[in-house]
Amino acid sequence: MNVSRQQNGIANSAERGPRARTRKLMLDTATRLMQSGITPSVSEVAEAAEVSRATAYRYFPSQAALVHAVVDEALGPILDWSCERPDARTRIADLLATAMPRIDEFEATFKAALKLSLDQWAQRQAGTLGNEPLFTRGHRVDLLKCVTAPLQGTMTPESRERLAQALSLVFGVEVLIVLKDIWGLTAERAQSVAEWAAKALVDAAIRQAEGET
Amino acid sequence: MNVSRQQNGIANSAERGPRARTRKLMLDTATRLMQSGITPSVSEVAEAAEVSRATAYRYFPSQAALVHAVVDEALGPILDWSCERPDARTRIADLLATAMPRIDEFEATFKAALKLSLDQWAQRQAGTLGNEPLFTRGHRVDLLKCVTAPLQGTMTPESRERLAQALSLVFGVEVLIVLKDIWGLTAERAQSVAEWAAKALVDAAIRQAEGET
DNA sequence: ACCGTTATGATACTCTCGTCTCACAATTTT
DNA sequence: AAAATTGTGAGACGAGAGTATCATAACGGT
Repeated sequence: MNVSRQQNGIANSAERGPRARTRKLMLDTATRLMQSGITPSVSEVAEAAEVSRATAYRYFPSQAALVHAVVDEALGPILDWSCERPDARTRIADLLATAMPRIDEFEATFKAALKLSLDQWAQRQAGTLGNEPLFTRGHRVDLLKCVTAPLQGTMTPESRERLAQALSLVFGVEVLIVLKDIWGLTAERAQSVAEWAAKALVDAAIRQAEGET
Repeated sequence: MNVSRQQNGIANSAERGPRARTRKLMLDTATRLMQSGITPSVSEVAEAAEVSRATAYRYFPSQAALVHAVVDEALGPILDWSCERPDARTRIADLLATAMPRIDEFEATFKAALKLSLDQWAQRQAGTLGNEPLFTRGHRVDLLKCVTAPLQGTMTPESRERLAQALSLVFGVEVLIVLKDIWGLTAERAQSVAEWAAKALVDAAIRQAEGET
């Protein structure tokens, strides 16, 4: 066994060589298909990317792996968001302004991801599928903890955490699902509602803390 | 063709006869399986209910139809909720107190329903599946419009609608998904956070309206 | 009791997903 | 150039969902 660079099936995407090339081809194809609205199966990506089914399955053993990879790409700008505004109000506004358009742009991808996490939850309930990590890695938690960080000292840690939890309800794909699909709003209106709600929640937490002192 | 009472495969559940009996048996079995956590396929329900696969498919042509029917049962107490409290604050609190425990009780069912609606959305995006009604019939909209009804006159209709839309973000399965699965909260804590957020939103809308007069 | 309707069960079939095996092509190593 | 390694394609295979057909059991009216 030599020290070649392809030991694990799905290697780091930063690598070179034919494997990385094919993987990127498939990933780009999958991303394109997803942004066009459909949630492609592995076979569909294989056909669109003009590789054989067998090859496609070598890189992405399931639709879940495929969606997972596309989500990681779509998540990029959101994870890079700089949590540097001075106060919580502007931080949450800035976060929503950054994240929501991106989520809307990749709506199909994020919805597919949510669907997968529901699948995994159901399978776990059923007893199948041990306690592997759930699909949803809580990026939301970290982002919102940073958003509420400036409030440290102005309220109890419990109140701050509750605020972060409440804010997580108005920040994510779910918002788009509810406001666009049920209410029939546009993406812009949905974002505006989310921003209003977020501001209301932050204000309420601050006001409540001031009243208690 | 005579005028007998079983023209459509899934007849009104209030009817009598062998069809209604088998249907109820399957529905109860499906509900039981779902509350135990799993989202059964039609075949699984058939086996559990001790009817043949063919018979099962006669009543519920797909897993979607099955989940749909179970959701309708699970929704019962929520749709029966009496919107009769005097003001918006108590109405939303009352609604959450009624609905959230029920949603938590049938968590697997509602998650399965959400999964189905995501499926249908994806299929519609893909061009397949014409514009049939989406799975999510907006019960939320009607309930929350009634919740905000007492505010009529105290603010602009736009503000009231925005409040209803914002409230819809803190009322539904999504709340449980985010707070239980991502934050690791208990159902009780989740409900408490939802109630806090709902109160904050209503207060913000009212306060804002008062400030504008 | 008879006959037609209706619900059911058994079975075979199609389709798709995902797995597996084997043969071939491309590339690298010696 | 020959040989070994590695990526790819083609096709077989099994599992599961959903459909369709046919035979039989239960029910209902005359």
